[in-house]
Amino acid sequence: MKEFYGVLEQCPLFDGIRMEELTGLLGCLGGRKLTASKDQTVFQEGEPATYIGIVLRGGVQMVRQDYYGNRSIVAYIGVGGLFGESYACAGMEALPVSIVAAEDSVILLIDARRITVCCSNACAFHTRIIYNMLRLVASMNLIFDQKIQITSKRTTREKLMTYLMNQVKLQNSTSFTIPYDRQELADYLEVDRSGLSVQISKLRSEGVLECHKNRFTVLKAV
Amino acid sequence: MKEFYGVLEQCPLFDGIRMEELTGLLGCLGGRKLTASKDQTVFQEGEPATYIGIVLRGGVQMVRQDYYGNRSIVAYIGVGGLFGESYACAGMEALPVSIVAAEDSVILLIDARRITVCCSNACAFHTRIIYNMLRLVASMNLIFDQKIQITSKRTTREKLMTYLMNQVKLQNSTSFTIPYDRQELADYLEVDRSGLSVQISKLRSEGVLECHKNRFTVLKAV
DNA sequence: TCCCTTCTGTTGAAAATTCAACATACATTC
DNA sequence: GAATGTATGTTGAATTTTCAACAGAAGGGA
Repeated sequence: MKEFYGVLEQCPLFDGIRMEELTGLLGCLGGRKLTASKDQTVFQEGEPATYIGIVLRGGVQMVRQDYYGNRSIVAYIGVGGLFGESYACAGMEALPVSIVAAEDSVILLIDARRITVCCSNACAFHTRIIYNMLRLVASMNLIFDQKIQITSKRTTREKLMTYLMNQVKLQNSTSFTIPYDRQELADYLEVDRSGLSVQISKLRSEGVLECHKNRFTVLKAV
Repeated sequence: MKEFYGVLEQCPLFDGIRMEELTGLLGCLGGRKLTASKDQTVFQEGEPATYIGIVLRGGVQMVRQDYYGNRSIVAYIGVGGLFGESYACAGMEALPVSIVAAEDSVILLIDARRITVCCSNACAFHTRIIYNMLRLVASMNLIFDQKIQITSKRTTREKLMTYLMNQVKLQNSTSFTIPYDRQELADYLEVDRSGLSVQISKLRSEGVLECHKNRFTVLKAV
Protein backbone atom coordinates (compact mmCIF):
# COMPACT_ATOMS: atom_id res chain seq x y z
CA MET A 1 0.00 0.00 0.00
CA LYS A 2 2.83 2.35 0.87
CA GLU A 3 3.80 2.59 -2.79
CA PHE A 4 0.55 4.41 -3.49
CA TYR A 5 0.86 7.01 -0.74
CA GLY A 6 2.16 9.40 -3.33
CA VAL A 7 -1.08 9.08 -5.25
CA LEU A 8 -3.21 9.37 -2.15
CA GLU A 9 -1.28 12.42 -1.05
CA GLN A 10 -2.17 14.08 -4.33
CA CYS A 11 -5.75 12.87 -4.22
CA PRO A 12 -8.07 15.79 -3.49
CA LEU A 13 -10.07 13.59 -1.14
CA PHE A 14 -7.20 13.79 1.32
CA ASP A 15 -6.43 17.48 0.93
CA GLY A 16 -5.33 18.99 4.22
CA ILE A 17 -4.44 15.63 5.68
CA ARG A 18 -0.81 14.94 6.39
CA MET A 19 0.82 11.86 5.02
CA GLU A 20 1.69 10.50 8.44
CA GLU A 21 -1.98 10.71 9.38
CA LEU A 22 -3.01 8.74 6.34
CA THR A 23 -2.29 5.29 7.73
CA GLY A 24 -4.56 5.76 10.70
CA LEU A 25 -7.21 7.35 8.56
CA LEU A 26 -7.20 4.52 6.03
CA GLY A 27 -7.63 2.08 8.87
CA CYS A 28 -10.58 4.13 10.07
CA LEU A 29 -12.08 4.19 6.59
CA GLY A 30 -11.49 0.48 6.12
CA GLY A 31 -10.38 0.67 2.51
CA ARG A 32 -9.38 -2.40 0.58
CA LYS A 33 -7.23 -2.65 -2.47
CA LEU A 34 -8.31 -4.29 -5.68
CA THR A 35 -6.51 -4.98 -8.92
CA ALA A 36 -8.22 -5.19 -12.28
CA SER A 37 -6.76 -6.04 -15.63
CA LYS A 38 -7.61 -4.17 -18.80
CA ASP A 39 -11.25 -4.51 -19.90
CA GLN A 40 -12.24 -6.16 -16.65
CA THR A 41 -15.53 -4.98 -15.17
CA VAL A 42 -14.94 -3.66 -11.68
CA PHE A 43 -18.57 -2.88 -10.93
CA GLN A 44 -21.61 -3.85 -12.90
CA GLU A 45 -24.52 -1.53 -13.56
CA GLY A 46 -27.18 -2.37 -11.00
CA GLU A 47 -24.83 -3.41 -8.22
CA PRO A 48 -25.22 -1.63 -4.88
CA ALA A 49 -23.67 1.82 -4.97
CA THR A 50 -22.05 1.66 -1.56
CA TYR A 51 -18.42 1.98 -2.49
CA ILE A 52 -16.35 4.83 -3.71
CA GLY A 53 -13.23 3.99 -5.64
CA ILE A 54 -9.92 5.78 -5.96
CA VAL A 55 -7.78 4.96 -8.97
CA LEU A 56 -4.27 4.24 -7.66
CA ARG A 57 -2.85 3.04 -10.95
CA GLY A 58 -4.16 2.77 -14.49
CA GLY A 59 -7.58 4.19 -15.28
CA VAL A 60 -11.23 3.24 -15.50
CA GLN A 61 -14.20 4.13 -17.64
CA MET A 62 -17.75 4.77 -16.53
CA VAL A 63 -19.78 3.02 -19.21
CA ARG A 64 -23.38 2.25 -19.95
CA GLN A 65 -24.66 -0.34 -22.34
CA ASP A 66 -28.18 -0.49 -23.70
CA TYR A 67 -30.19 -3.58 -24.64
CA TYR A 68 -28.84 -3.45 -28.19
CA GLY A 69 -25.28 -3.50 -26.94
CA ASN A 70 -24.51 0.10 -27.85
CA ARG A 71 -21.75 1.21 -25.57
CA SER A 72 -21.71 4.69 -24.14
CA ILE A 73 -18.67 5.96 -22.29
CA VAL A 74 -19.72 8.48 -19.68
CA ALA A 75 -16.31 9.43 -18.40
CA TYR A 76 -12.69 8.38 -18.05
CA ILE A 77 -11.19 8.44 -14.57
CA GLY A 78 -7.42 8.52 -14.35
CA VAL A 79 -4.92 8.07 -11.50
CA GLY A 80 -5.97 9.94 -8.37
CA GLY A 81 -9.54 10.19 -9.64
CA LEU A 82 -12.63 8.97 -7.86
CA PHE A 83 -15.67 7.11 -9.05
CA GLY A 84 -18.95 6.08 -7.50
CA GLU A 85 -18.85 8.90 -5.00
CA SER A 86 -21.79 10.76 -6.51
CA TYR A 87 -24.08 7.78 -6.50
CA ALA A 88 -23.09 6.74 -3.02
CA CYS A 89 -23.43 10.26 -1.62
CA ALA A 90 -26.78 10.77 -3.28
CA GLY A 91 -27.98 7.67 -1.52
CA MET A 92 -28.70 5.63 -4.64
CA GLU A 93 -29.26 1.93 -4.11
CA ALA A 94 -27.96 0.77 -7.48
CA LEU A 95 -25.17 1.97 -9.73
CA PRO A 96 -26.58 3.42 -12.97
CA VAL A 97 -23.30 2.75 -14.80
CA SER A 98 -20.64 0.08 -14.98
CA ILE A 99 -17.01 0.64 -14.12
CA VAL A 100 -14.55 -0.99 -16.50
CA ALA A 101 -10.76 -0.93 -16.25
CA ALA A 102 -9.40 0.88 -19.28
CA GLU A 103 -5.92 -0.34 -18.48
CA ASP A 104 -4.41 -2.68 -15.91
CA SER A 105 -5.40 -0.85 -12.77
CA VAL A 106 -5.18 -0.76 -9.03
CA ILE A 107 -8.12 0.64 -7.14
CA LEU A 108 -8.78 1.53 -3.54
CA LEU A 109 -12.33 0.82 -2.44
CA ILE A 110 -13.82 2.61 0.52
CA ASP A 111 -17.22 2.03 2.01
CA ALA A 112 -19.01 5.31 1.42
CA ARG A 113 -20.83 5.18 4.73
CA ARG A 114 -17.51 5.23 6.51
CA ILE A 115 -16.91 8.58 4.92
CA THR A 116 -20.26 10.29 5.09
CA VAL A 117 -21.25 8.99 8.51
CA CYS A 118 -19.05 10.25 11.32
CA CYS A 119 -17.11 7.45 12.96
CA SER A 120 -17.56 6.65 16.63
CA ASN A 121 -14.38 8.41 17.66
CA ALA A 122 -15.50 11.39 15.59
CA CYS A 123 -12.02 11.86 14.25
CA ALA A 124 -11.32 15.38 13.14
CA PHE A 125 -10.49 14.17 9.67
CA HIS A 126 -14.03 13.33 8.87
CA THR A 127 -15.14 16.91 8.74
CA ARG A 128 -12.28 17.64 6.43
CA ILE A 129 -12.98 14.62 4.26
CA ILE A 130 -16.64 15.45 3.91
CA TYR A 131 -15.65 18.91 2.85
CA ASN A 132 -13.18 17.48 0.34
CA MET A 133 -15.82 15.08 -0.86
CA LEU A 134 -18.14 18.00 -1.47
CA ARG A 135 -15.60 19.58 -3.77
CA LEU A 136 -15.00 16.29 -5.53
CA VAL A 137 -18.64 15.52 -6.13
CA ALA A 138 -19.04 19.04 -7.43
CA SER A 139 -16.10 18.48 -9.76
CA MET A 140 -17.73 15.36 -11.10
CA ASN A 141 -20.57 17.65 -12.01
CA LEU A 142 -18.21 19.62 -14.18
CA ILE A 143 -17.10 16.43 -15.93
CA PHE A 144 -20.72 15.60 -16.59
CA ASP A 145 -21.39 19.14 -17.66
CA GLN A 146 -18.70 18.89 -20.29
CA LYS A 147 -20.11 15.68 -21.57
CA ILE A 148 -23.53 17.32 -21.81
CA GLN A 149 -21.99 20.24 -23.65
CA ILE A 150 -20.65 17.77 -26.20
CA THR A 151 -23.69 15.60 -26.68
CA SER A 152 -25.83 18.73 -26.94
CA LYS A 153 -24.20 19.48 -30.26
CA ARG A 154 -26.03 18.09 -33.26
CA THR A 155 -23.25 17.08 -35.65
CA THR A 156 -20.25 14.81 -35.27
CA ARG A 157 -17.95 17.60 -36.30
CA GLU A 158 -19.28 19.97 -33.64
CA LYS A 159 -19.10 17.28 -30.98
CA LEU A 160 -15.53 16.48 -31.87
CA MET A 161 -14.45 20.11 -31.94
CA THR A 162 -16.20 20.82 -28.63
CA TYR A 163 -14.32 17.92 -27.08
CA LEU A 164 -10.99 18.92 -28.54
CA MET A 165 -11.29 22.57 -27.59
CA ASN A 166 -12.15 21.48 -24.07
CA GLN A 167 -9.00 19.39 -23.97
CA VAL A 168 -6.98 22.36 -25.17
CA LYS A 169 -8.34 24.32 -22.22
CA LEU A 170 -7.97 21.50 -19.69
CA GLN A 171 -4.50 20.43 -20.68
CA ASN A 172 -3.53 24.01 -21.37
CA SER A 173 -1.89 23.14 -24.65
CA THR A 174 -2.99 22.83 -28.26
CA SER A 175 -1.18 19.50 -28.39
CA PHE A 176 -2.35 16.69 -26.14
CA THR A 177 -3.11 13.00 -25.87
CA ILE A 178 -6.54 11.65 -25.12
CA PRO A 179 -7.35 8.50 -23.13
CA TYR A 180 -9.47 7.01 -25.94
CA ASP A 181 -8.85 5.14 -29.15
CA ARG A 182 -11.15 5.89 -32.09
CA GLN A 183 -13.92 3.54 -31.10
CA GLU A 184 -13.83 4.77 -27.52
CA LEU A 185 -13.82 8.38 -28.60
CA ALA A 186 -16.86 7.66 -30.73
CA ASP A 187 -18.53 6.00 -27.76
CA TYR A 188 -17.75 9.01 -25.63
CA LEU A 189 -18.96 11.54 -28.19
CA GLU A 190 -21.97 9.29 -28.87
CA VAL A 191 -21.40 9.10 -32.61
CA ASP A 192 -20.59 6.50 -35.23
CA ARG A 193 -16.94 5.50 -35.40
CA SER A 194 -16.66 5.64 -39.18
CA GLY A 195 -18.41 8.98 -39.23
CA LEU A 196 -15.95 10.22 -36.65
CA SER A 197 -13.04 9.08 -38.81
CA VAL A 198 -14.49 10.97 -41.75
CA GLN A 199 -14.64 14.17 -39.73
CA ILE A 200 -11.12 13.75 -38.38
CA SER A 201 -9.87 13.29 -41.94
CA LYS A 202 -11.73 16.36 -43.13
CA LEU A 203 -10.41 18.51 -40.31
CA ARG A 204 -6.94 17.22 -41.08
CA SER A 205 -7.19 18.09 -44.76
CA GLU A 206 -8.54 21.50 -43.82
CA GLY A 207 -5.44 22.10 -41.75
CA VAL A 208 -7.44 22.48 -38.56
CA LEU A 209 -6.05 19.41 -36.92
CA GLU A 210 -3.08 17.12 -36.77
CA CYS A 211 -3.25 13.72 -35.18
CA HIS A 212 -1.18 10.63 -34.77
CA LYS A 213 -3.03 7.87 -32.98
CA ASN A 214 -4.41 9.42 -29.82
CA ARG A 215 -2.22 12.52 -29.89
CA PHE A 216 -4.03 15.56 -31.29
CA THR A 217 -2.83 19.02 -32.18
CA VAL A 218 -5.33 21.76 -32.83
CA LEU A 219 -3.82 24.16 -35.37
CA LYS A 220 -6.58 26.75 -35.54
CA ALA A 221 -9.95 27.35 -33.99
CA VAL A 222 -12.96 26.99 -36.27
CA MET B 1 -39.72 35.77 4.12
CA LYS B 2 -41.81 33.91 6.66
CA GLU B 3 -44.17 32.80 3.94
CA PHE B 4 -41.44 30.68 2.42
CA TYR B 5 -40.45 28.88 5.60
CA GLY B 6 -42.57 25.97 4.46
CA VAL B 7 -40.45 25.63 1.36
CA LEU B 8 -37.21 26.00 3.26
CA GLU B 9 -38.32 23.44 5.80
CA GLN B 10 -38.80 20.96 2.97
CA CYS B 11 -35.59 21.96 1.26
CA PRO B 12 -33.02 19.18 1.65
CA LEU B 13 -30.34 21.77 2.32
CA PHE B 14 -31.89 22.34 5.73
CA ASP B 15 -32.55 18.74 6.61
CA GLY B 16 -32.10 18.13 10.30
CA ILE B 17 -32.47 21.79 11.14
CA ARG B 18 -35.50 22.86 13.08
CA MET B 19 -37.72 25.59 11.80
CA GLU B 20 -37.14 27.81 14.84
CA GLU B 21 -33.42 27.62 14.17
CA LEU B 22 -33.87 28.72 10.60
CA THR B 23 -34.11 32.45 11.26
CA GLY B 24 -30.79 32.59 13.01
CA LEU B 25 -29.20 30.39 10.43
CA LEU B 26 -30.43 32.48 7.54
CA GLY B 27 -28.97 35.53 9.22
CA CYS B 28 -25.69 33.69 9.55
CA LEU B 29 -25.80 32.67 5.88
CA GLY B 30 -26.71 36.16 4.78
CA GLY B 31 -29.25 35.15 2.17
CA ARG B 32 -31.10 37.70 0.11
CA LYS B 33 -34.36 37.33 -1.71
CA LEU B 34 -34.79 38.04 -5.38
CA THR B 35 -37.81 38.01 -7.63
CA ALA B 36 -37.68 37.27 -11.33
CA SER B 37 -40.47 37.37 -13.87
CA LYS B 38 -40.91 34.71 -16.52
CA ASP B 39 -38.09 34.55 -19.08
CA GLN B 40 -35.93 36.90 -17.07
CA THR B 41 -32.27 35.94 -16.88
CA VAL B 42 -31.26 35.57 -13.24
CA PHE B 43 -27.61 34.80 -13.91
CA GLN B 44 -25.74 35.08 -17.14
CA GLU B 45 -23.26 32.49 -18.35
CA GLY B 46 -19.81 33.78 -17.46
CA GLU B 47 -20.84 35.61 -14.29
CA PRO B 48 -19.00 34.71 -11.10
CA ALA B 49 -20.26 31.44 -9.65
CA THR B 50 -20.30 32.54 -6.03
CA TYR B 51 -23.99 32.19 -5.25
CA ILE B 52 -26.18 29.26 -4.74
CA GLY B 53 -29.87 29.76 -5.34
CA ILE B 54 -32.90 28.15 -3.79
CA VAL B 55 -36.14 28.32 -5.71
CA LEU B 56 -38.83 29.54 -3.28
CA ARG B 57 -41.56 29.97 -5.87
CA GLY B 58 -41.86 29.25 -9.57
CA GLY B 59 -39.00 27.50 -11.34
CA VAL B 60 -35.85 28.17 -13.29
CA GLN B 61 -34.00 26.59 -16.17
CA MET B 62 -30.28 26.06 -16.54
CA VAL B 63 -29.66 26.96 -20.17
CA ARG B 64 -26.76 27.30 -22.51
CA GLN B 65 -26.73 29.13 -25.79
CA ASP B 66 -24.13 28.74 -28.51
CA TYR B 67 -22.92 31.39 -30.95
CA TYR B 68 -25.61 30.44 -33.44
CA GLY B 69 -28.30 30.98 -30.85
CA ASN B 70 -29.16 27.31 -30.41
CA ARG B 71 -30.66 26.99 -27.00
CA SER B 72 -29.89 23.98 -24.85
CA ILE B 73 -31.80 23.40 -21.64
CA VAL B 74 -29.60 21.57 -19.18
CA ALA B 75 -32.11 21.17 -16.39
CA TYR B 76 -35.30 22.47 -14.84
CA ILE B 77 -35.20 23.38 -11.15
CA GLY B 78 -38.54 23.56 -9.36
CA VAL B 79 -39.64 24.84 -5.95
CA GLY B 80 -37.27 23.75 -3.18
CA GLY B 81 -34.56 22.99 -5.72
CA LEU B 82 -31.07 24.44 -5.77
CA PHE B 83 -28.91 25.76 -8.55
CA GLY B 84 -25.34 26.96 -8.84
CA GLU B 85 -24.24 24.85 -5.89
CA SER B 86 -22.10 22.53 -7.98
CA TYR B 87 -20.20 25.27 -9.68
CA ALA B 88 -19.68 27.20 -6.48
CA CYS B 89 -18.60 24.12 -4.54
CA ALA B 90 -16.23 23.03 -7.27
CA GLY B 91 -14.58 26.41 -6.99
CA MET B 92 -15.35 27.55 -10.53
CA GLU B 93 -14.83 31.23 -11.22
CA ALA B 94 -17.47 31.59 -13.91
CA LEU B 95 -20.87 30.03 -14.39
CA PRO B 96 -20.87 27.75 -17.46
CA VAL B 97 -24.65 28.11 -17.84
CA SER B 98 -27.27 30.80 -17.57
CA ILE B 99 -30.17 30.69 -15.16
CA VAL B 100 -33.49 31.81 -16.60
CA ALA B 101 -36.81 32.04 -14.80
CA ALA B 102 -39.21 29.59 -16.43
CA GLU B 103 -42.11 31.19 -14.57
CA ASP B 104 -42.53 34.17 -12.28
CA SER B 105 -40.22 33.12 -9.50
CA VAL B 106 -38.85 33.98 -6.09
CA ILE B 107 -35.32 32.94 -5.34
CA LEU B 108 -33.17 32.93 -2.23
CA LEU B 109 -29.53 33.69 -2.95
CA ILE B 110 -26.84 32.61 -0.52
CA ASP B 111 -23.17 33.34 -0.81
CA ALA B 112 -21.62 29.92 -1.26
CA ARG B 113 -18.59 30.77 0.84
CA ARG B 114 -20.85 31.35 3.79
CA ILE B 115 -21.86 27.74 3.49
CA THR B 116 -18.66 25.95 2.65
CA VAL B 117 -16.41 27.99 4.91
CA CYS B 118 -17.16 27.61 8.59
CA CYS B 119 -18.41 30.83 10.11
CA SER B 120 -16.53 32.51 12.94
CA ASN B 121 -18.87 31.23 15.61
CA ALA B 122 -18.53 27.75 14.09
CA CYS B 123 -22.23 27.17 14.49
CA ALA B 124 -23.14 23.53 14.69
CA PHE B 125 -25.40 23.87 11.71
CA HIS B 126 -22.55 24.29 9.32
CA THR B 127 -21.42 20.71 9.64
CA ARG B 128 -24.95 19.60 9.01
CA ILE B 129 -25.37 21.95 6.08
CA ILE B 130 -22.15 20.86 4.45
CA TYR B 131 -23.31 17.29 4.77
CA ASN B 132 -26.68 18.20 3.27
CA MET B 133 -24.91 20.07 0.52
CA LEU B 134 -22.90 16.98 -0.27
CA ARG B 135 -26.08 15.02 -0.82
CA LEU B 136 -27.53 17.81 -2.92
CA VAL B 137 -24.54 18.19 -5.16
CA ALA B 138 -24.51 14.44 -5.59
CA SER B 139 -28.18 14.56 -6.53
CA MET B 140 -27.44 17.17 -9.15
CA ASN B 141 -25.10 14.58 -10.58
CA LEU B 142 -28.03 12.25 -10.99
CA ILE B 143 -29.95 14.93 -12.84
CA PHE B 144 -27.00 15.39 -15.14
CA ASP B 145 -26.63 11.66 -15.48
CA GLN B 146 -30.20 11.38 -16.71
CA LYS B 147 -29.63 14.09 -19.21
CA ILE B 148 -26.55 12.26 -20.47
CA GLN B 149 -28.54 9.07 -20.69
CA ILE B 150 -30.97 10.88 -22.96
CA THR B 151 -28.54 12.69 -25.21
CA SER B 152 -26.54 9.48 -25.55
CA LYS B 153 -29.38 8.01 -27.58
CA ARG B 154 -29.07 8.52 -31.30
CA THR B 155 -32.65 9.05 -32.46
CA THR B 156 -35.34 11.50 -31.44
CA ARG B 157 -37.69 8.67 -30.65
CA GLU B 158 -35.23 6.97 -28.31
CA LYS B 159 -34.41 10.24 -26.59
CA LEU B 160 -38.07 10.99 -26.06
CA MET B 161 -38.87 7.53 -24.74
CA THR B 162 -35.86 7.57 -22.42
CA TYR B 163 -37.07 10.87 -21.01
CA LEU B 164 -40.65 9.73 -20.62
CA MET B 165 -39.77 6.41 -18.99
CA ASN B 166 -37.56 8.31 -16.58
CA GLN B 167 -40.49 10.53 -15.68
CA VAL B 168 -42.65 7.48 -15.11
CA LYS B 169 -40.07 6.24 -12.63
CA LEU B 170 -39.50 9.62 -10.99
CA GLN B 171 -43.13 10.62 -10.64
CA ASN B 172 -44.07 7.03 -9.93
CA SER B 173 -47.00 7.14 -12.33
CA THR B 174 -47.55 6.48 -16.01
CA SER B 175 -49.42 9.78 -16.19
CA PHE B 176 -47.57 12.98 -15.42
CA THR B 177 -46.99 16.57 -16.45
CA ILE B 178 -43.64 17.87 -17.59
CA PRO B 179 -42.24 21.37 -16.99
CA TYR B 180 -41.62 21.97 -20.69
CA ASP B 181 -43.63 23.03 -23.71
CA ARG B 182 -42.73 21.42 -27.05
CA GLN B 183 -39.94 23.78 -27.94
CA GLU B 184 -38.46 23.50 -24.47
CA LEU B 185 -38.71 19.73 -24.49
CA ALA B 186 -36.89 19.72 -27.83
CA ASP B 187 -34.21 21.99 -26.37
CA TYR B 188 -33.86 19.65 -23.41
CA LEU B 189 -33.70 16.50 -25.53
CA GLU B 190 -31.40 18.32 -27.95
CA VAL B 191 -33.50 17.60 -31.02
CA ASP B 192 -35.47 19.51 -33.61
CA ARG B 193 -38.90 20.65 -32.46
CA SER B 194 -40.77 19.58 -35.59
CA GLY B 195 -39.01 16.23 -35.55
CA LEU B 196 -40.09 15.83 -31.96
CA SER B 197 -43.69 16.56 -32.90
CA VAL B 198 -43.52 13.91 -35.60
CA GLN B 199 -42.33 11.31 -33.11
CA ILE B 200 -44.97 12.25 -30.55
CA SER B 201 -47.62 11.89 -33.24
CA LYS B 202 -46.27 8.51 -34.29
CA LEU B 203 -46.16 7.20 -30.73
CA ARG B 204 -49.70 8.45 -30.26
CA SER B 205 -50.98 6.70 -33.34
CA GLU B 206 -49.17 3.53 -32.26
CA GLY B 207 -51.06 3.66 -28.99
CA VAL B 208 -47.89 3.98 -26.95
CA LEU B 209 -48.63 7.44 -25.71
CA GLU B 210 -51.38 9.86 -24.90
CA CYS B 211 -50.77 13.52 -24.43
CA HIS B 212 -52.64 16.74 -23.98
CA LYS B 213 -50.35 19.74 -23.88
CA ASN B 214 -47.69 18.96 -21.31
CA ARG B 215 -49.50 16.06 -19.68
CA PHE B 216 -48.31 12.68 -20.90
CA THR B 217 -49.56 9.18 -20.31
CA VAL B 218 -47.42 6.22 -21.25
CA LEU B 219 -49.71 3.36 -22.22
CA LYS B 220 -47.16 0.66 -22.88
CA ALA B 221 -43.41 0.28 -22.81
CA VAL B 222 -41.66 -0.12 -26.15
C1' DT C 1 -66.98 37.88 -31.14
C1' DC C 2 -63.04 39.07 -33.59
C1' DC C 3 -58.24 39.69 -33.90
C1' DC C 4 -53.77 38.63 -32.89
C1' DT C 5 -50.15 36.03 -31.07
C1' DT C 6 -48.18 31.84 -29.70
C1' DC C 7 -47.92 26.97 -29.78
C1' DT C 8 -48.23 22.64 -32.13
C1' DG C 9 -48.41 19.55 -35.97
C1' DT C 10 -47.43 18.51 -40.97
C1' DT C 11 -44.83 18.28 -45.10
C1' DG C 12 -40.95 17.94 -48.49
C1' DA C 13 -36.18 18.88 -49.54
C1' DA C 14 -31.49 19.11 -48.03
C1' DA C 15 -28.01 17.61 -44.97
C1' DA C 16 -26.00 14.46 -41.73
C1' DT C 17 -25.85 10.21 -39.47
C1' DT C 18 -25.75 5.36 -39.21
C1' DC C 19 -24.75 0.95 -41.04
C1' DA C 20 -22.25 -2.59 -43.52
C1' DA C 21 -18.54 -3.79 -46.06
C1' DC C 22 -14.07 -3.41 -47.39
C1' DA C 23 -9.10 -1.58 -47.69
C1' DT C 24 -5.19 -0.19 -45.44
C1' DA C 25 -2.09 0.56 -41.67
C1' DC C 26 -0.13 -0.96 -37.50
C1' DA C 27 1.39 -4.06 -33.87
C1' DT C 28 2.33 -8.53 -31.96
C1' DT C 29 3.49 -13.14 -32.09
C1' DC C 30 5.47 -17.02 -33.92
C1' DG D 1 10.21 -11.81 -41.83
C1' DA D 2 5.65 -13.69 -42.38
C1' DA D 3 1.24 -14.12 -40.44
C1' DT D 4 -2.35 -12.82 -37.69
C1' DG D 5 -5.39 -9.77 -35.43
C1' DT D 6 -6.68 -5.19 -34.20
C1' DA D 7 -7.33 -0.37 -35.22
C1' DT D 8 -8.27 3.13 -38.49
C1' DG D 9 -9.84 5.12 -42.77
C1' DT D 10 -12.99 5.00 -46.91
C1' DT D 11 -17.13 4.38 -49.48
C1' DG D 12 -22.11 4.12 -50.87
C1' DA D 13 -26.85 3.11 -49.51
C1' DA D 14 -30.44 3.56 -46.19
C1' DT D 15 -32.19 5.99 -42.42
C1' DT D 16 -32.89 9.99 -39.68
C1' DT D 17 -32.43 14.57 -38.64
C1' DT D 18 -32.59 19.27 -39.57
C1' DC D 19 -34.47 23.16 -41.84
C1' DA D 20 -37.98 26.13 -43.77
C1' DA D 21 -42.48 27.02 -44.67
C1' DC D 22 -47.07 26.65 -43.75
C1' DA D 23 -51.71 25.36 -41.56
C1' DG D 24 -54.53 24.64 -37.81
C1' DA D 25 -55.43 25.01 -32.72
C1' DA D 26 -55.40 27.40 -28.47
C1' DG D 27 -55.39 31.38 -25.65
C1' DG D 28 -55.67 36.31 -24.43
C1' DG D 29 -57.20 40.91 -25.05
C1' DA D 30 -59.88 44.55 -27.11
